[in-house]
Amino acid sequence: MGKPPTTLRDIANALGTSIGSVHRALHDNPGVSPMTKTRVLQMARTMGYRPNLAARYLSSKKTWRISVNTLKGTTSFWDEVRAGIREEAASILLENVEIEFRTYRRLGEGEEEAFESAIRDQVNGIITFPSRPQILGPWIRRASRAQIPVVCVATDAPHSGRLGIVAVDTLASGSIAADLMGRFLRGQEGAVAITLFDRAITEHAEKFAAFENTLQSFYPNLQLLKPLEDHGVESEAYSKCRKLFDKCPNLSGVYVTTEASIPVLNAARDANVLQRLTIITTDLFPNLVPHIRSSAVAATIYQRPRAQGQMAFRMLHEFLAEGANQSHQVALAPHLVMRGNLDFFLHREAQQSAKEKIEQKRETARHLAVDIA
Amino acid sequence: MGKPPTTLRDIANALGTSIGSVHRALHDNPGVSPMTKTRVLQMARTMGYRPNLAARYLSSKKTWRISVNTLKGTTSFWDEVRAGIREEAASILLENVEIEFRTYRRLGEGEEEAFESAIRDQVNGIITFPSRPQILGPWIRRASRAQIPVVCVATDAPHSGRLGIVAVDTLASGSIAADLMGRFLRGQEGAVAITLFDRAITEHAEKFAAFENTLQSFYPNLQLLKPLEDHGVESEAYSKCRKLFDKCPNLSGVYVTTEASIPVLNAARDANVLQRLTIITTDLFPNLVPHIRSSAVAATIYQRPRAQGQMAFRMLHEFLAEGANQSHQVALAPHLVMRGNLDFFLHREAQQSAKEKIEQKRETARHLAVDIA
DNA sequence: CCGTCTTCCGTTACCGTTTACGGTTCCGGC
DNA sequence: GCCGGAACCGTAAACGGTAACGGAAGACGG
Repeated sequence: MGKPPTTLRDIANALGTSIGSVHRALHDNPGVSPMTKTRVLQMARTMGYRPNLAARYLSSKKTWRISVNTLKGTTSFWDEVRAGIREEAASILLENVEIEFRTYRRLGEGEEEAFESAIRDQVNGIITFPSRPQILGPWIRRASRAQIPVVCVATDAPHSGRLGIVAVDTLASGSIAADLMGRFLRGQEGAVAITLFDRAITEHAEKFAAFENTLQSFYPNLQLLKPLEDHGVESEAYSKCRKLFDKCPNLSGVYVTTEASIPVLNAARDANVLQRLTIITTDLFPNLVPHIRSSAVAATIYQRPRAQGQMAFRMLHEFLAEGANQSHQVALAPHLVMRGNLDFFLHREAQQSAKEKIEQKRETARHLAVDIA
Repeated sequence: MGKPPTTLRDIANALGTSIGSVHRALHDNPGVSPMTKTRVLQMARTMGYRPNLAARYLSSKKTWRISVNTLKGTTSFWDEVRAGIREEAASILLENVEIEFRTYRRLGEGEEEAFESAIRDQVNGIITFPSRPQILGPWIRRASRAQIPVVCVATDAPHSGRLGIVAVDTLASGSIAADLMGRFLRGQEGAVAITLFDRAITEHAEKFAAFENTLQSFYPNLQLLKPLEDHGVESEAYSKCRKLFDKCPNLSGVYVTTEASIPVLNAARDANVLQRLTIITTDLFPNLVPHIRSSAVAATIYQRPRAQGQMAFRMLHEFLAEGANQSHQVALAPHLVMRGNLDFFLHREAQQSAKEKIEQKRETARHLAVDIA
């Protein structure tokens, strides 16, 4: 069918030179004259040379090390992200990737150290969660200058030179939430509140904008209040919500875009408005489950951490293997979890973590865990 | 860190025999005594031998051929499935898989011929859509006996000896539809209808059961009518719905589990009940888009054909490469598309098909298309 | 007793790339 | 004119597995 692929020898023969020179030229190693180098590059292009990765790996036995810098598993989100990365790494046929997990306990505690240690250890790639882009941005740039590609998960770090970004699409999240809210509150007048981490974070601003747009254009009878910012602090989320619930009697819906949905629910309970409110939350974690089951939470927008981890790994790996040219911006569609399909998600998660356990036994110890103090 | 992996030579040395014998034993090729064979197998197990796939591929240059037997792209569903398969095949590092697309124009026209030709051509694996399990079941069994693994997409063929199945989870689909329906119709009394292909198909029966269960347990004020079966015939869908809409004045919702949502919408329009009804459909195709935008369709359950194709290919490939042991039942979570996030999905699809075009140019012609007359 | 056949086994060439090493030139410096 | 060294280039040995070849040992018939 297709003609056999071009090899180094083919190029060498066509040029009347040797495999060694061709190899040196293609990898711009020293020891080849500019003249032959251009000839080789030219010929490689015209003959459509593509390296045989099997042979390359067999010969060099070089493995890529990639560092995964994430929050220690306080919430299940990052555990799932890491599981996705592990899973995807295990499915690589050439077993030429080792993963170094660098975890830190809290935001701002060790993120920079993790980055520094990864760069110092000369890893070949980094997957990270740039919680505060302004802090991590310079580190990402530093890595990029050291030829270390960086993939961001969940949050983008714009203008940092990062290789790519994997996240749930903000537009899809925000507008599906608004659409659901509008439908759930069909015909009702009333006010709707939204909580977010910080408007300064791009993702959150975008989610808010999408929510606002969809709500305004499709459900003009609902009035969107000014967003509440919790800055990741639970007590802040609680107190601000509590105040809002007490003083806003016509409030009928809340969209919680952050992980801090429990304090919001507590505030609603304490303010005695839990029945009245239609609450849409974000993510899925054990503490949230009873609230979904009791239908205090009408729906939650699941950000698919596992899929995010998988995609991030794939992106990085494809870049390392092929050089480039993939679309370096993956926007996942969020999943919608409600009372009805909750069991499906819980069951699947349980199943997957069970599978993980089995795999690990069989696994050659390809993983390294570093806990940044 | 980890000790270097065991090679054939290691086993041979440990046993005082030769690489050749070890190789013959591990592949139960002729020319090795039962005695040494068991010794090799034993030793390979204790030493934890795992073949180096790079070396194997480099040496043998053997490629796997897999046949994809699907409906010709009358609807965009199967086009997307095939695109997912192509995409996933392209991301394999070892380029050792060729895909043969065997398409047939209509259900029942050429499905068996496609199977027969695939088996005759000795492909190494088959991905198929067993529309009518009772017809294709025997063919799948025949393939399995010929050591050809078969992966089913979208519909299962139980007790057929198929290797695995990839589909959207029926429980998740049915119950999210019911949950949405209940919430959308909050507080209203009324009847809800459901249309399906045929109750004899497992998936459809399950979807119906899930829908029924969720509706009954959470929204007892809604009364579920007997399901309408359309058997994939558009006119049947139209006439049955039309009759229902005319004679059932308290009908307030319809869940269309098949692709035949257009005739249902037409019937609703002609019966002048479009405004009154809350309609939830299945899948996403161009003709449905305006109805979502006009909010005649409240939501649609998107079955993620592309992801199904990807997973099916991965399952088959992993089996061929590793031997076995993956979970051979993939149940995907469906996506929910509403007016708000519709653009996200349309945009993504456009983007992906554009990417496909670019890829194809670069691609070595690894694909073969066979059109079954 | 020799030739032939069968069964088992060891050896070797090869896949395409990397890497180390040895061998040419060619130039400047003494 | 010779030597040291740089700059360039060819060669060959790996990497681990596959597949083909040839040899040794035994069985058997003529």
